[in-house]
Amino acid sequence: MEEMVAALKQEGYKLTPQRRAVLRVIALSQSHLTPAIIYQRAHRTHPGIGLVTVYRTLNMLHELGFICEVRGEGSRPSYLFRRIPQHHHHLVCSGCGAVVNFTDCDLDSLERRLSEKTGFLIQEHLLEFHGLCPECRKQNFFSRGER
Amino acid sequence: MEEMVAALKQEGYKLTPQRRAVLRVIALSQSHLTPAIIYQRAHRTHPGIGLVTVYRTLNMLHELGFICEVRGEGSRPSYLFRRIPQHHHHLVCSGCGAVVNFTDCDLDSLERRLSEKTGFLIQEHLLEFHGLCPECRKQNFFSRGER
DNA sequence: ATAGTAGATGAAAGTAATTTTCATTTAATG
DNA sequence: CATTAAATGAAAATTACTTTCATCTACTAT
Repeated sequence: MEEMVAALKQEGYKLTPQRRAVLRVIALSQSHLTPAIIYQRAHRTHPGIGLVTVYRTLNMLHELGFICEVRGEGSRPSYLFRRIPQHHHHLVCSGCGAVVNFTDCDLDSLERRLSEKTGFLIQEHLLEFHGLCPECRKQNFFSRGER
Repeated sequence: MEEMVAALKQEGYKLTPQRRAVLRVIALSQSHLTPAIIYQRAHRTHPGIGLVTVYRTLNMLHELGFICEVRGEGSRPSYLFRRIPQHHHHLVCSGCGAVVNFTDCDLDSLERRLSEKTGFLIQEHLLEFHGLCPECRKQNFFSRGER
């Protein structure tokens, strides 16, 4: 949270109560969040905040590198607070939306092999695992973790 | 194409000229296609086809497992004709949209390691590489391959 | 403190992609 | 052919997000 506030000021952005509200929601959550849910929650502490502002704040945070997108099968992207500032990937629970980060993707050799075979200049990769977290495995399937 | 027609009949779907038109477009293309482009092309051989029907046909084909989605960074999903009926992944050119399939993802050990560490029951994974194909590497960047 | 100002806000309108509704048509079977 | 369940397309609805613009406010320099 503090870190985000600092970077925000650093970059010349103003620290408005609305932004503070969005930052708080994001910093407090463990799982990934859609813009709509962030709006819903920010609205509780700061009624009168507009959905537009949430979108604008998310774009700003995305540019600053504090949050990143997670995309599930078929779903629209949702945002996640980035705890690790390095290259990493996500393990996403389809039940409650919990996200676990991991860094060891070890795709270099595959990347090199593909690059040689196809002549592609590979610039980035997207790797995501989907499944059920321990909690959701017990509670027979869907039981929205947070709400 | 024949294969798709057969499966379609098998499942009790009717073979309408509109569906035939969409099938043809998909079967003829090497690269991934958006619903809008599929509509555009199908429209050429079958003017009067509605965009709605394209969407409905794509959903049907998706359910039948003949096409799958490709999602790029931030973009909406586009559909791709599935040539390989096995588990596979995509290498996508950000220049022209060309897609190369590959099957050897070799993520089992990583998957097992993650599963042990987190207790997740991992059900699926999403792996995509993005870069520039040989063509687009030469032609300095963007130059829409197909149109 | 306070005034000035660039930057931020929110309401409302705009966009874009996809889905739903529903009256009409048609492919497949008998 | 006749029947009929399924498919179609036009139009409206929905969803998610962006843009516009008049108003407001957090910061800075006084």
